Amino acid sequence: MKRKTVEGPIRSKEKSKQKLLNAVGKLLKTKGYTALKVNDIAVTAGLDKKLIYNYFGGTGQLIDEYIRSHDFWSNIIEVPSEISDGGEALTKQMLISQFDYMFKNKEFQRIILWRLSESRKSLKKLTDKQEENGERLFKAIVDPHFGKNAARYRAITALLVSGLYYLNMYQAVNGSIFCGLDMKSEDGRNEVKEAVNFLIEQAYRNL
Amino acid sequence: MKRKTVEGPIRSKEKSKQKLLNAVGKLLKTKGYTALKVNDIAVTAGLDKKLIYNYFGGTGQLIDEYIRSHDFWSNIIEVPSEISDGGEALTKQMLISQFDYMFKNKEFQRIILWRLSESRKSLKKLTDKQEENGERLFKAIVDPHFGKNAARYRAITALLVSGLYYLNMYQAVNGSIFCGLDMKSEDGRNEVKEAVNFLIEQAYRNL
DNA sequence: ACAATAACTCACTAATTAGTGACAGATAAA
DNA sequence: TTTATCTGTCACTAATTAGTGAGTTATTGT
Repeated sequence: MKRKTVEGPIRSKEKSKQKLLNAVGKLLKTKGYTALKVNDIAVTAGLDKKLIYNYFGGTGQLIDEYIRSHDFWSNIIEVPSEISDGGEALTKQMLISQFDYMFKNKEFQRIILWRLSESRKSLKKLTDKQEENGERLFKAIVDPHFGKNAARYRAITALLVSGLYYLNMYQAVNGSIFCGLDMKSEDGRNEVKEAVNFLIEQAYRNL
Repeated sequence: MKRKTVEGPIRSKEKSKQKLLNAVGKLLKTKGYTALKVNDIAVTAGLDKKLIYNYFGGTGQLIDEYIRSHDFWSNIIEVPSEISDGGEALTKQMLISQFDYMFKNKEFQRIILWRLSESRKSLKKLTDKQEENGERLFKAIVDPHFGKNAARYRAITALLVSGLYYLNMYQAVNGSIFCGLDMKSEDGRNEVKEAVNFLIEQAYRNL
């Protein structure tokens, strides 16, 4: 392995801030939001906890900064240019790719769980942003297609998004079998994906 | 107000144990499972924490005892004798009544969230029991009706149960609007219920 | 090379939490 | 009434956690 030649100075405020932010991410991923304590964050970052107070003002602000600096949904949403089916294919694709993404991404699981567990401005903000993005899609593509049934379709989407979130959190702890399907297994998850496809299809056919 | 005449002795192991178990419930309901600390439980019960160690062995065992001694699902499931529609009406009714029940019952919300958050034998046991009950219904009523599509229908049910759980937890913290629907409001929740009815209906018609 | 300053560490205080030994008060049986 | 036992309290130790003042080391400009 080649050694880095340009490492810069050993001490750098910016790099240290980044190390602390990374430590938050690492702890969140491995132990969940309850493990975000000053001492542990500092140790994980390999720095003194004083820096957390100097640079961010405290654990709370560091954590908020961490949340703000990540766009947890950017990985998922991709907006195509031409839509001719009222968004049916897009919806299916988004739901299923999000289902897969979250399954592999522990950090994302933790964030979603965190948001259900703790009232916090920066998490609320996350929610608002997500809603905003969703609203844009609904308004532009789906609402026009469903007309007076738009709210009904939104409820269906809400149920599916929520259900997929829940199942991904569920499988990670206290057993992975739900309604007899193993949410850790390829088979079980495929069954869920097929169900999503079926339900969206039904909504577009028969709502 | 009339005074109780039969109060029994002031000191009673059984009553104290019950007080401690009740304190767990109260704290769980009001602050969530992270608030289940020895000191707080003791204060809430109006007793000394030593008793928790004497009577239960520790906080962990007290909490397990609390979980074991409650049947969180008994309120929901009611099995009718005659089924002629393959369980369609029953499923709808169960899903929606559970949705309403959980909305009003903070303790139940906390339990579900807890089960997603912490690995714990007694919570796992809860899960297993719930699965067992569900399995009985599936095997007896629903699987026969759907034949080779039984797994698909199970996945649909899983999605709906999960979705309803999630939405009820979601509305309690960090904002209640999901897909543009207010999950705290009568209107938003009705839309969800209608969506559930629609989706189950579609499953029974077209799966 | 040498100050001035920025980056960082350390050792401490204070608050919260779990756990326990010794004892006090209540109850029940003789 | 006395006494043995059960129920419960209190005051303590120890561990974990948040937060800070004083000092040390590295970096930068002159």
